[in-house]
Amino acid sequence: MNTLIPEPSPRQRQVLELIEQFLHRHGRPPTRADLARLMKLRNRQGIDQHLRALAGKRLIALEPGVARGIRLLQSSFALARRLALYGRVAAGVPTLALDNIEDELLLDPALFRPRADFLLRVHGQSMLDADIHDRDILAVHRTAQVSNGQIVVARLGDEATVKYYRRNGHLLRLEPANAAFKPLEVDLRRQQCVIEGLVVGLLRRGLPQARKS
Amino acid sequence: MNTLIPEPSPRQRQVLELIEQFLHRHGRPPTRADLARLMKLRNRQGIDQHLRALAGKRLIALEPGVARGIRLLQSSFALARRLALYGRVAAGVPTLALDNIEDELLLDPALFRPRADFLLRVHGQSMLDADIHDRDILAVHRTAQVSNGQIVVARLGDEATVKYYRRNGHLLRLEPANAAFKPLEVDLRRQQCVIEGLVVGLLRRGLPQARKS
DNA sequence: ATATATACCAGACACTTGTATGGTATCGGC
DNA sequence: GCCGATACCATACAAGTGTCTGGTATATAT
Repeated sequence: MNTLIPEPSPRQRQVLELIEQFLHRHGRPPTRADLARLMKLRNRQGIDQHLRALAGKRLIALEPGVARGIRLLQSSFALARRLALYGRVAAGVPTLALDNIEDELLLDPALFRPRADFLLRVHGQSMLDADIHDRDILAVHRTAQVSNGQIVVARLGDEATVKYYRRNGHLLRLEPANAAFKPLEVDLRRQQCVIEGLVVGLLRRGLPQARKS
Repeated sequence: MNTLIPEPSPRQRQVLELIEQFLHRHGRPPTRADLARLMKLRNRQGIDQHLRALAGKRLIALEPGVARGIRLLQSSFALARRLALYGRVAAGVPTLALDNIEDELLLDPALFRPRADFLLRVHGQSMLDADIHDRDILAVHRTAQVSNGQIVVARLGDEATVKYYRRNGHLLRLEPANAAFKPLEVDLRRQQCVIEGLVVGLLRRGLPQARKS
C-alpha cells in the first residue's frame, strides 16, 4: 500500500504550485510569510509543516537558516541561459565576431547533446538536403573534435560556413548538402581552417504562414 | 561626454556577475552578506553602494525591505518554463493526453511568437513539403483561432494530427504537405474536430550523424 | 585646491525570516 | 472509541537581513 514516491496532499500540492508561481513572478523563492498570505493563513506555522512534508517527499529542498531557502527539485521552472545567436554581417559574410550577435535566445544548453554553446543563423540553401533551410537557426557545440561526415561550423579567415566535414590527411573537404553547390577543398598545409563547432540541433521560429489552395 | 546608458564600473560589473552566478547556482538571489563574502569584503556596506549604483544604471532592481530583493534586469539568466513534449502512445496514435508526455524541455515560451504552450513530436512524413520531418518537435500555441492555410494541430476524437487548415463553411479540410498523403475531409455538422493549437516553430535535436562520401 | 566618483570600513537598529513549542480541529481507518 | 495524518492557530526567540549614520582612502577631472 505504500507508494515509493509518496504523493503530496491536495493542500501540499497547492503550496507547491504557489512556490512555482512566485518564483516565476518574482525571480526569488517565497518566504513562509509570503506563502501564508497567499494561502490566506493567519500565521506561518501551517506553511512550515507543509514545506517539511514536501521536503520529505523530495519535491522541494529546504536549506536551514537561509532566508527563502526553498529549492524546487522536480518542478516546472528552472534557470536557462541566454545563448548568443550569430547572424550575418552587413557585407554578407557570416562571422562569429562579437558585433555580429543578432539576438540572444533563452534556452537550456542541455537541451541538445552535446550541449549547445551558441546559435548560428543559416543563410542560403547549401545544406538543403540535410533539411537545413535558409534562415534556420543552428545550435552549435563549440569543439574542434569532429569526425568525418558530421555537420560542422568551419571558419576560413573571417568567413564562417556550415558544411559536412571530411578530412583525409592534409586535405579537408567541406561538402554542401546540395548538388547545386560545389564542395570546398582546403589544403591544410597552405591554408588555415578553424573548426568552430559541431552542429547539434536546429531551431525554426515561425512556419510558412499561408499556402496555396 | 555623458553616455545615456552609464556603464558600470569594473567593481560593479564584478558584483553583477556574482549575482548572476549565485542565481544560477542557488536558484535565489544573494544577500548583501553573501556578496560581501564572495567579494572578500569585511562588511556589507560596500556591496550596498554597488547595488545602489547598479540600480541607478537600471541593471538591477532593488525591492526595499525584502530579503534577497535583487532582480536582474538585463542579464544572462532568466526563468524559463518546462514545456511538455507530447509523444506517441503505445497504440501509435498521437494524443495530447497527460500520460502521453514524452519529456519536458526547458525553454522560453516567448522564444516563439505567438508563445509556445506545448511541444509535439512529429511522426511520419505527411508534412514533408513544409519542411517538417519525422521526429521533429513542433512548438504549438494553444488556440482555436486559426486561419486558412496555417499549420495547425487538430484532434478528431483521440487522434491528434498536424495539417494545413482550410475551412469553408461546414467543410473542414486538413491537408497534408505531401502529395503521397490524402487530405482529411470533415463535415463539422456530423463530426467534431477540436483545433488544439497553431504551430509556431520547430525544434530538431541532433542532426544526421554520418553521410555517404 | 576643490570637486566628484569609486571603493571600503565600523557600529548600530529594526524589520524579516526561520525555527521551536504547544495547542485545537477534522477526517478516515481500524 | 482510538489512532494517525492532515490542517491550522498563537506565542516566542534567535538569526538573517536591509538600512542608516558617519567615517577613510584613492584616483580623476576641473
